[in-house]
Amino acid sequence: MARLKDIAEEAGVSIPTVSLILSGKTQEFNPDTCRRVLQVADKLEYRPNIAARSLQQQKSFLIALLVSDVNATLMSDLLRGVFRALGDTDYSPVVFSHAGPKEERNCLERCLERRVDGLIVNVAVEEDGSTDVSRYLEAVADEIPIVEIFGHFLPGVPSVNVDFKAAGRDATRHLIELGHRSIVHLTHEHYDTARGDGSGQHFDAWERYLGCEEALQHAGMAPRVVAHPISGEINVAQQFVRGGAGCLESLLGGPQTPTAVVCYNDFEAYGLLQACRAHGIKVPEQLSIVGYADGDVASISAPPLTTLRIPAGEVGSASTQTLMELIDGKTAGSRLLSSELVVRRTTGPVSR
Amino acid sequence: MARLKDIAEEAGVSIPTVSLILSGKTQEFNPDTCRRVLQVADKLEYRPNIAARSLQQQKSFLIALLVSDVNATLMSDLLRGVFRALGDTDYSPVVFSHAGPKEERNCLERCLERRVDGLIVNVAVEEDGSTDVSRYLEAVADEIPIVEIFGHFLPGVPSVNVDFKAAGRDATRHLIELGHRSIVHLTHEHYDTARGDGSGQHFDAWERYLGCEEALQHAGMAPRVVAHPISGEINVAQQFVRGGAGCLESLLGGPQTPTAVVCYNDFEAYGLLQACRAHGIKVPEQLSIVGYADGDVASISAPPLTTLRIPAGEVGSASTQTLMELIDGKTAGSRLLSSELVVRRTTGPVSR
DNA sequence: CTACGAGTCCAAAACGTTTTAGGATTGACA
DNA sequence: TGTCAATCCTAAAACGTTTTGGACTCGTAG
Repeated sequence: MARLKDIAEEAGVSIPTVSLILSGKTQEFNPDTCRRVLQVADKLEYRPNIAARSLQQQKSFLIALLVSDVNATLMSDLLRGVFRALGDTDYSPVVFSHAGPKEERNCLERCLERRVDGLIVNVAVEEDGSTDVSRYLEAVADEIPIVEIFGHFLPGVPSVNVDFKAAGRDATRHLIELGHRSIVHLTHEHYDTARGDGSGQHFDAWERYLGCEEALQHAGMAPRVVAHPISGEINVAQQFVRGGAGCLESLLGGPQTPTAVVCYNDFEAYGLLQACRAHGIKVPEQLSIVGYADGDVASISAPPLTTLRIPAGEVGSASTQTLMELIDGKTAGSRLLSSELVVRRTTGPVSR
Repeated sequence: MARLKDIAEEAGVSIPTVSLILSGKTQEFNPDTCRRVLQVADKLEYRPNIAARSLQQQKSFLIALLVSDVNATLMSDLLRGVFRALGDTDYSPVVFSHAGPKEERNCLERCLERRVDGLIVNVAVEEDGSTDVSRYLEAVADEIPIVEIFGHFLPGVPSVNVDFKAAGRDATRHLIELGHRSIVHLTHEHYDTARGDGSGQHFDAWERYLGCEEALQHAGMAPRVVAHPISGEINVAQQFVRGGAGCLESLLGGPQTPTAVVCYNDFEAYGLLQACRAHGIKVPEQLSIVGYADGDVASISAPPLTTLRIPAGEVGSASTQTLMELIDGKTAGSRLLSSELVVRRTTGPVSR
C-alpha cells in the first residue's frame, strides 16, 4: 500500500510537499508540482494511514457508541442516524453493544485505549434503577467529550432524549381534536414509581402520563389512569399485550366508559385491540386507540395502529452533531426530540 | 495520559523494559523490576496507545462490519454476536451501515484508510439483483481477510449464511411428524425467480421452497405451492400480511384442503392467522401454521406463532470467528447455520 | 550592489509504541 | 587470571504522518 514516501519519490519532491498538497494546501505550490503529485497519488491509489495521522495529531478520528442492548429494536435506526450525521467527516464509529454495567466498564476501557475523540453513551441501568458506571463515566467526562442518549444520569453531560411528555401530550391532543371527551391513559403498574426524583427506571411512563394529564387539563378534563401488572416472567412484549387486553374490563366497568385510550406502548394497544374485537367493540367507531413506538406491530395490526414514532434515527444524528460540537471545543446543550404522530386507522372522530 | 516513557522514568528503567514487562514477557526480567514497573503502571493508570501500536505493528486491531440496512431487524443481534466472539481479544468493531452500493463503496474506502485487519460484509444487492461493489470487494479480498454474511456473491470468500433450505425442511418435517399429510407452502410470487443460477435476489425463498419439497418427497408427498403477489407500494411487512391473508381462499378452494401451511415468513403467517379467525377456521385444530423469523410479531399473535428463529447472533459470532482464523493466516471454510424451530401454539396434531 | 519580498520547496523533529541486536554485569569454571 | 554463559537490561531504528522553521532562487526596488 502506497505511502507518502512512495509518492514523493515518484514525483521527485519531498514528503512534506506531498502531505501538504494532498491535504489541500495547494496554493503555496507550483501548479505543475500539484498536478504531478496529485496524479501520482491517484496512480498509486494512495490512501492515508489513519493510524499514523492519529499518532501525530493526537486524535483518533473515532467516536464510540456505547449502547445497552435494551435498545435493540432502535439500534439500526440509531446507527443509521449516527452514520448520516458523520457524513463525510473524517470520523468513523466504533460500536460497543453491552449487556450491562460489567461489560460497559470493559467497553469504556477499550474506548480509552483507542483514545476515541468522543463518546455517545446509553448508560446501563440496573434492575433496581441504579447506575453502576456513572462513577467511571463521570471521571471520563472531564477528559473526553460525552453525549448521553436515552437517559440523563451524568450531571453536566449534554443528553439527547425523546420527549415522552410531548408524546403523551400529542397523542392526547390528537384525540381531543377528534372530539373525544372521555379519555383514559392505559399504562403499567410502575408508571408512577419515578414520581419522586424525576428520573429512575420508569421515567418514561411517568413522563408520558404527565403529557396526557397536561393535554387533558388544558382542555378542562381530569386525567384517568388504568394500569396493569407486569409480572416479569414471560416475554416482555407479550406481557404488555396481555396487560392491554386485560384492561378492557376495567375500562368498560368504570364510572364512565371512555371513547378513547392512550396506551403506554404499541403492545398494550395491540392487546387492547384484540380484546375489543373479541368483545365486539368496534375500533375506532366505539373506541379510539393510540399506541407508542411504531414498530412492526403497529403497521400489521388490523386495523393498523395510530401511534407515535420514536425518533431513533434523529437521536443518532442529533447526538452525533452535538458530539461534534463538543469535539470542536464548543459548548452544547441537551436536546429533546419529539415523537411524530402517525395517524392510521385506530383513531377516529368520537361518535355520539 | 501516561506513556511508557512516564512509567520508565518513574520506575528508573528504560522504555523497552516497560513495554516488554507490560506485554507479559516478565520471565526475562528481575521479579523486583517487574513488580516495580507494574506498580507504577497501575498508579499512573497507563493505557497503551493503540494508534502507536498499530503503526508499529502494521495492524489496526480493527475489524469492520459492513451491513446493508436491509438487515435492520437483525442488526442488534448480529452486533451482539460479533461482540461476544470478539470477547477479550484486542480487536474492536467499526460499524458501517449503508443504504446501498454507493454508500457501500464509500464505507469500503474508509475501511482501507483505517487499514482494518478484516471485513465482515453483507453485500448490497440492487433492485435487479446485481451487485455493484463486488468488483471493488473482489479486488480488496486479495489484500484483506473478508467474510461474507447473508449472501455469497464473492467467489473465493468464505461466507456465513442461514440455511434456508434446512429451515424449510425442518418446518415441514415438524408438520409431518404431527401427522399432517396435506401441506402447502405459502410464499410470494417471485419465489422461483432465483431458480436458474442458485443465487440472486430471491434466493432465500427458493431455498425455503426446496427444503419443503425435500421433506415432503422424503415422506412420499408432492409439494404444493400457493404464492401471493407483492406489489411494492406499501410497507413491506404489511404486504406480506395481506398476501398471507389473501391466500386463504386459494388454500380452501384447491383440489384438497390442506391441514397445514409452511409460510415464507412470520408476516404471511400472521396474515393467514387473521384470515382464519375471520373465516372461523380454528388454528391449530383445523389448520396448522408455521412462520419464519421469530420477531415481535410471532410472539404476540394469538395464538402465538410456531416459527423458526433466524440465528443472527450466531451469524455474528461465527463470522467473527471465521474472520479471526483468516487473520491468523489460517484458511477457513463457509458455514451454514440452522434456524431453530420454536414451537408455540399454531401447530398441532392433525385432526381426523 | 544590496536588500527585500514573493514564490517554492524541504530537513528535521515529533507522536508512542515494538523489535532487533547487543551491552553490561555477574558468577562459575578452567 | 582469563573465558564463558547466564542474567538483566537498553540504544537505536522503525512504523507513516504532520508541523515548524527555515532555505533557496528570482526579480525588483532602493
